[in-house]
Amino acid sequence: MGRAPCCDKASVRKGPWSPGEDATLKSYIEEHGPVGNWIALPQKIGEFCKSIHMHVHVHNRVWFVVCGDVFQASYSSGLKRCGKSCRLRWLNYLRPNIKHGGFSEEEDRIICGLYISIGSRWSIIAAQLPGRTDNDIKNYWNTKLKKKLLGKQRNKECHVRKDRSKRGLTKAAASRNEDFSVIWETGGDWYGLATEVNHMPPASINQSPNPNSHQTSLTEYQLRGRLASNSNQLEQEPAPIEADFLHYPNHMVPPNCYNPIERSTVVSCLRPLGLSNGLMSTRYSLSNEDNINIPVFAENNTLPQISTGEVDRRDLQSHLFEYSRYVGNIYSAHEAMDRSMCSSGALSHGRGSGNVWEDIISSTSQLLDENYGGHEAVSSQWVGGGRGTGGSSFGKSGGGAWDT
DNA sequence: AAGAGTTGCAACCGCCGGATC
DNA sequence: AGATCCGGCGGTTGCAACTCT
Repeated sequence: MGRAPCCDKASVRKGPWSPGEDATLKSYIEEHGPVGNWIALPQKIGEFCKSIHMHVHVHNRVWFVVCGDVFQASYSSGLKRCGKSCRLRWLNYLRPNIKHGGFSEEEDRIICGLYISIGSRWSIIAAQLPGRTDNDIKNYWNTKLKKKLLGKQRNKECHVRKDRSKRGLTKAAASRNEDFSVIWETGGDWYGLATEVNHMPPASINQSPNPNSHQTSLTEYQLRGRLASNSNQLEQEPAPIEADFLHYPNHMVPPNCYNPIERSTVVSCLRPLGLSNGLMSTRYSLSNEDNINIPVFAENNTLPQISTGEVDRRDLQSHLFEYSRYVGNIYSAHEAMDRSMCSSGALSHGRGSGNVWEDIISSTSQLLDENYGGHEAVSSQWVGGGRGTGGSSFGKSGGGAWDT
């Protein structure tokens, strides 16, 4: 049995939105606040339009005034649009503070970094870029950024193809994605690739972010952590990720951790909040294909906490990111994270319109302070520090509190 | 100048999963 | 428990604008 359509396709308008439709939708939402039910919205808008008193009669037609502009009142029986279409129009175009086009290099870097980490999870990527919509980022990636990356990668193709033929691999067998088969095979060089896109020497990535811009420092930190940790490997054979996790004795190790998605989806062992000695060493992958392990903290929905032992900041970051991804699968993007973080009871942060990462990081820093002391070293590195080539760890920087 | 090809982006489509009935 | 509703998401399409020949 097929799904009932969300609206009567025959009676709804399709195609580009007119200024009048935009004004109608915008004024309704501005007047009535967040939309509870998008499907019912067009009809409600009809009622709203009927109630507008600013009607003007010109040339035997009824017009109405919204925000100082005059539009033909052709929506007296409701906006003749599908509710989903209204939602999309609002989210992607009409809602306040939307930015279109003109992506900065910083944004490029963030998109590349996150794409590398999580793939085409556009809504999550968009959540890290205030004012950007998932649709915009998706379009930008598909039309520009991907080509930019591929262009940078072209020089490497010959080398990789030669190598591939040496090893007797067919293209189909070697590729998980036709476009990116070459990049896949460059292994850990994705990070270098993202760096190259911006003509940015690896050294500069380690500079301290602007302390006056929390948002910037945050996103810079996110990427710096990733980029910097790999940028020094550009000339090296990518190291197996197992090397990062040797100190966790009971984990499961995915069979192949060489490609970037696997690298980023394998996370460190963590224990549920509140268990002082409940070290449950485990590792898991959150990619759909792998499903190697279910995170131990998923059931009780608590914020994961650093386990004992040495925990590299990159591991923590990676973990938090994957957690967000995991929770995003259960609920939806950052609302879900919000819900799960708050439900732990250990975090009392107010959210407002804040950035998810901002919350996670500040909350985590706070948590670390409260539970482990050594907060100065930890939080200062966490918020602002670039990850040095030596792989400084919480364990080392945080003092004895981090040791088992 | 005009037709063909390319690009950019808004909008649509169908699927998924949680919520509700 | 199962059907249905609905929001959200990622992939794809259509088309206007632009560039090339």
